[in-house]
Order: sequence, then structure tokens, then C-alpha cells
Amino acid sequence: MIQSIDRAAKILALLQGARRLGIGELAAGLQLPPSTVHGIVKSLQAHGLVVQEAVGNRYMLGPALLKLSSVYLDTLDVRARAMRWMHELSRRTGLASRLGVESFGEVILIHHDRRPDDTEQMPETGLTIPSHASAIGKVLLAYSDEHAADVLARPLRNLTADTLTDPDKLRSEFPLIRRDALATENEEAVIGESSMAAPIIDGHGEVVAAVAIVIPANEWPPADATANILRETARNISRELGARSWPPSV
Amino acid sequence: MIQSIDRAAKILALLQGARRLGIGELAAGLQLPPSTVHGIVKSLQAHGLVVQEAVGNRYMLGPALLKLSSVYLDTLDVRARAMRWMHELSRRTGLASRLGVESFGEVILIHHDRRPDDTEQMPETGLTIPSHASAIGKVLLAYSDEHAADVLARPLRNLTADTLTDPDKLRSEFPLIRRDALATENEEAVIGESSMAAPIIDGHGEVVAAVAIVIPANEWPPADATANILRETARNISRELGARSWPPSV
DNA sequence: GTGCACCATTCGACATTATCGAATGTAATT
DNA sequence: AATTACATTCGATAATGTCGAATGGTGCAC
Repeated sequence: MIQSIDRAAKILALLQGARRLGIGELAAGLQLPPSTVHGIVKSLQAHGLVVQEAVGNRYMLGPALLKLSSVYLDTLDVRARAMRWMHELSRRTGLASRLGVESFGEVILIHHDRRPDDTEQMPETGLTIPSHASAIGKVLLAYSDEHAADVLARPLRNLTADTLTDPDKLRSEFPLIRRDALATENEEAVIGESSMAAPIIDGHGEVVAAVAIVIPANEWPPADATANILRETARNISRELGARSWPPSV
Repeated sequence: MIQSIDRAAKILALLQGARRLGIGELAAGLQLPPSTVHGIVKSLQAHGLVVQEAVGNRYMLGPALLKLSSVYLDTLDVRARAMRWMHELSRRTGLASRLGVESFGEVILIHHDRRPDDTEQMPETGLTIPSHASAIGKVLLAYSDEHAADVLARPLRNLTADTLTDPDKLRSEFPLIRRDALATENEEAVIGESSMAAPIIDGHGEVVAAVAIVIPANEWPPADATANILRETARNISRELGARSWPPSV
């Protein structure tokens, strides 16, 4: 591990949490002399990875990250294949749909198709959500022992009154999730919002992502037809990725 | 400039262009020994900034970039203020709208509101477009001498038959753009697609972004009413940012 | 099925390079 | 106008990343 790159990445992570920080605050965060941090920040700035705020002298994340992330999304085969199926999913169910993958124990959303009404909705692509409190996360955990071991070893954060924070309770859902190829989450992450997810597998039979629909709590539970459309979507995407069979075998 | 960070950023830039590269290819691109590149790539990988493809041993950009970019977008005051006005703009005009800022001589789109029909549309946030071939770019050039000097000094790439590649022709549009607080682009970037943009200013009177509508070529030119709604949108966003007057003075 | 070739990866000596503390500059605050 | 709290610059030092050679692994061809 190259020291200065490690430090640079940690600076980006700090800015990710705090939005705007001065050299001194970053130096305190890394426990390094300000001059050292300054050199690293200036190097990042030269590449547009951080920018200095127009007024004041604190630093924040830079636009180069947006450009890089846009290319990252383009490299994802799952996403390209999933997009049209997800649009169809949202159209048929009238619900927002999400596509997520695992990254460092969390779920990161790599696509989002809005609910098909004309209300204003936040773009959710790029958001990260805790694995244990999302339907997508539960799917990914249920199909990967090592991922599950990783996540369930750490303490699970409480997001709402209904968040499952007991590893054993969570683990007990996994067999059912694998049986139905379907996971649910009922106001466990956000009050008033539930979701349901299904696994997506690639040509090697590996679960590489999960697709979900977001259901307002007052429409819970969804009709059987809705769940079937979701499963159908996951199967169609999987088939496009070269999967021979669906649901995935354990 | 710290050497290893500079090299790391260049590796990210190479992957941005080429999607998937092996250590050897990266080493050739940077003209460095493979072992040196390997050390840098592994450091980036440890932080999720790059990932190794599941099968094969090439590397590609990683999910950490997506998470970082998501936070970057959240830090942008303009974007937060612009979103609801842009949704209104798209609703009233029936057209897709875009919000862009300047970065390293290019335009980078920081928000996108889809056309309000149920067709499938690519999310465009994060895309970069050449300044000289976009309405947003023309606005940002027209209001910033130093930015214009920068961009127009370099050769201008041809994107369609109608792309303006002569710096003088482009420069001659600037007074009109400033007079009307409105720039247009007619199939100069993408065949079949035109656009029209207006400047957004902040509390200091600086042009910090531009908002645009995307117009199918067969609907060109747009009605005067459409242009007025666009200008109104830019004014409303500017006012929320603390601007005292609009259009911006030169 | 075996051997070959290519490429990623590991390792350790070396000197380049980042680091750090002190000095300087800058802007805001009283 | 003086003071404080920053960011920023500079140069000596040795810690650090770099590089070439050796190793390991994987896929392809014969």
C-alpha cells in the first residue's frame, strides 16, 4: 500500500463524510502535519478530484469524480442490460425501481427508475444504503456466505424502529429469501417506505446484483402480481447476462 | 505535485478512456515499469477506486467513485436549488432539461430532468460535453473571458457537420448571447438534437452554471414562449442563490 | 495432456521523493 | 490597527516509493 495514495483516499473519504473541510481539519482527521496534508490536497486539486470553495479556503470533492463515476456506470454490464427491463418494471407496477450491488459491505445503487407519475423525485443512483436494512442488501447477503459473515460480524445500525439489528434474526430470513428468490424490508430503513428485491445472476451463476421496487408503506403488502413482475424482471435481466437458469441455485 | 498521486490520477484517467486495461497496458500508457504501476493500482483497489474484473485480470474504475460523486453532487448548492425549477421547466415545455458547470474546459452535466413522457431515457448526469458544441458551454464561455481564452486556444473538435470549429465564428456569438442571456446550438453536437441555454448567477453576480433544454431538431426553432420559460427558470434559480438582478451584467 | 509464453505479482536494494517543522503570507475579527 | 488563526511555502532529512529481476499463475497451442 503506497502511503501517499492511502492518505489521499482517506482525505477523499473524510470529505465524503463532512462535505467541506479546511487543511487543519483534514490534518486533524488524519493525524498528520498540515503541510503534509496540504501537499496531498493540492495534488488532488490539480486533477479536479477536490476543489477549493470559491469563498473561504476549505476544500470539497471535485467534478472529476462525477466524470469518473459516469464512466464507471457505463462499464457495468448489468446496468446496461437492466435499464430497459427496469423501466418496464416501473411502468407496469407504478413504482420506483432500483438496481444495487455490494461494495465494502454496503449496497450501492447503480440505477434508479422513477415512479411513472409527474412528481419530483430525487435521483438515487450513487446512494449507499446499509445491507442489513434493505431488500437488495438482504438478497446479496442471502446468496453470499462470505459477504454475510463480513457484514453480520460488525454491529448493525438502527435506522428506524423496525430495523433488524440482531444478526441471528437476519440470518433466519436467508433460507426463505433463497427459497422464494425474493427479499422484503418493511420500513426498516426509512419510515413510510418498504421494498422488495430479487437476485440477478450472471453467466457463471453468481449473484452479481439485485433489483428492487420501492413500495410506500400504505400500499404494503404489494399484490402477488407485483412480486411476480419483479421476479420476472430479475429473470429477464439474468437471462440477458447469460444465466442458464433462474432462480439461482444455492 | 506528489508523484504517486499524480500517477494514480493518470491511471484513473486512462481507465476513464479505455474502460478495461491490464497492468501492462497501463504501464505502457504511463511509460513506467509494470511493477510500479502495480503498486499504485493495488493501492487504489484497496479503497475501491478501481476493481479487478471478475474473470481475467484487467482493471476498471470502482464503485467508490460513484459514492464520492454522489456526495459531490450533494455539495452543490446550485444543483439543490435548481432541481425543482428544472422539473417545472421540463413539465411546462415537455422537454428534457440539463444543468451544467465548467470543469477543465469542458461542460459537465450535474443534473438532468427527463422529458415528461414515458419513453426510456438515459440518465445524463455526469456526462461531459465539449464547451464549443453545446448551448451550456457557449453561455459559460460568453461570460468568462479567461475560460473562453483557455478553450478557444486549443483546436475545436468536429462532432457533426454543423459544429463550429472556428474560434472567431464562435466568439462572434458571444455579444448576442450576453445581450439575450440565451445561447443556442443547432445540431452542433448530436445530429437531430439542438439545445438552448441560459446563465445562472450567484450572490456575487458570477455565472456559476447554465440551464438548458434539449430540443429535437424537428421541433426547431422553439416557440418564443419556450425561450421565455427557460429564461424565467434561470432567473428563479439565480434569485434563490442570492442574485440581486438578472440577466447578469457584463 | 503437456509445454510454452505471456502477464501479473512479489521481493529487496537503492536513491529519489515525500515528509515534516519552521518561517511566511493572508484574511478575518476585535 | 493589531491580533489571531489559518493556509501556504521552503528546504533539510531520511523514510518512502521505485525499479529490475525473479517468481507465480493462467490460458493457449500443439
